[in-house]
Amino acid sequence: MDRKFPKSERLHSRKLIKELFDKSSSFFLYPFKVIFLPVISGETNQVLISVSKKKLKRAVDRNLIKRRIREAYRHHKHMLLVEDGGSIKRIGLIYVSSDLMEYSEIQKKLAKILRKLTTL
RNA sequence: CGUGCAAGCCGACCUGUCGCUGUCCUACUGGGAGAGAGGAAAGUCCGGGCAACGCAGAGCGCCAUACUUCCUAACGGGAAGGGGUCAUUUUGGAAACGGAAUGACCACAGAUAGUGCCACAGAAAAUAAACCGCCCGUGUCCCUCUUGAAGGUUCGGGUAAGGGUGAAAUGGUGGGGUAAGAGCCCACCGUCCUAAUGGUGACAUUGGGAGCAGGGUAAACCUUAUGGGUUGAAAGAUCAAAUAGGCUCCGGGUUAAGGGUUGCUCGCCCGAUCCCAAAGGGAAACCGGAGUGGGUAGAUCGAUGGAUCCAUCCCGUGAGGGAUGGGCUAGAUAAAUGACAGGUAGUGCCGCCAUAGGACUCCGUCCGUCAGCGGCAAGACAGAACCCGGCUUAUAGGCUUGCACUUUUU
RNA sequence: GGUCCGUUCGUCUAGGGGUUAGGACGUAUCCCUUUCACGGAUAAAACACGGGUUCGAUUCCCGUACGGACUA
Repeated sequence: MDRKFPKSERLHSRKLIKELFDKSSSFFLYPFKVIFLPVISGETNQVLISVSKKKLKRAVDRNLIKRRIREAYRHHKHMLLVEDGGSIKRIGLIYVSSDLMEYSEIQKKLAKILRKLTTL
């Protein structure tokens, strides 16, 4: 199973990020706000992870949460694989809680989110 | 051995699986090797490097600093020293006050350049000033045979000793002196001026002189001296796609585009620049192609080898400087250095076992400890963002050294 | 990353060396009313924290904590 998470699967272009925030749809699934945008052109799913400075003041905590989210996505991204010609998506995962969540919980929530995304 | 204080140092380690960011090798989109957060990376409080822009010279303004000497690339940082304040001990003295030792602290230039402010209380708060008091004189009252003493009181004056107020009241203590008092005079202390000596200097010591100038506040304005051009790496430099548009060249090209009327269509109306005398041609507009400059997305550099680290020696009281040898190991950019599992060591608590010892109601019970085993818990503060030198703040636990104290044993 | 500002009753704010720290809304009690509302009276309630300067600090200075704005 492919568990790599190279740069091409991360959303890093300033322009595409702006487009994502301007045009996307969104839903909440605590502790995440999920925004996504189906696109026609593109090679693979791209994901953006954001943890607000307003919610978590210390850089250490923000880094920790981002690492846990990244790890969870890396282990579950196969659920999003396009098999029947579904659309490629750009996804933004925005952490809105002020608490530090354990990895196991984040893992469960993220699996739910990915399942929901495949049905959309 | 324990506790406390001070200084310095460390900031648990190992393995496996799956990953992330650079580097190198091999290879062709795979594989391998090796590297990958801190003492504060933090706060952004100072200083410097670096970069762009600006810049004749001088003044004003603004900001910062403020005992001295030194260190340093520089600093508001540091070192050494000076002075002061406070506390303790001791000592001299009648006292005021002074000397010595130890410790702590000090943003420590100027209040005699000027301006402002000093609530309440108090007579008065800064050119001095008389509320009570003290003293003198004068008038008057009382008493008295009279003069007139003592006392009360009005007015005028002297007096800063005493009282009282206050954070602060115009040198202090003692003596002389006086109507009462007062540096009015004297001794000592303090202050100011001045000279000599010592010290690079802050300053110190000693001598001489002056009865004594004078409140606090500059973290109030200010004065003096010194320093500061402005903006920050998202600075700045290089390369540069697509699309649109600019310029140049080549080719085509004189066709009408457009506007009004109308719900819409047809129709109708308006409407065509310049040059050559004209037919016509040329230029411009327009269309197509090629080239080119700027420059957006993006990429690269800036950007990680440096006022560098370690060891030894030399110079210096010290901060630090020099020489020699050796080492180098994050470089990301919507931003890497992780997730999960297991183990080891140390710490704390609990239990078990064993035991030096102590207490008692001495077959026994309790306290307590070196070592061992098992279980549980915690593992701090905190994440590079161009780079350095400092400062400040946060920090579980551990180690080393020094000092002080307590207990036990000898 | 860089620059600048703020913190005062429960809330919004005034005050910039000496105040009983003022006002509005809210809260509590009393009066008015048959009752409620309105109105009236009274009361409680605050200078973010730690140092320093000063006789005296909410105010001035330094540090810390927290909050906010601008810049791209």
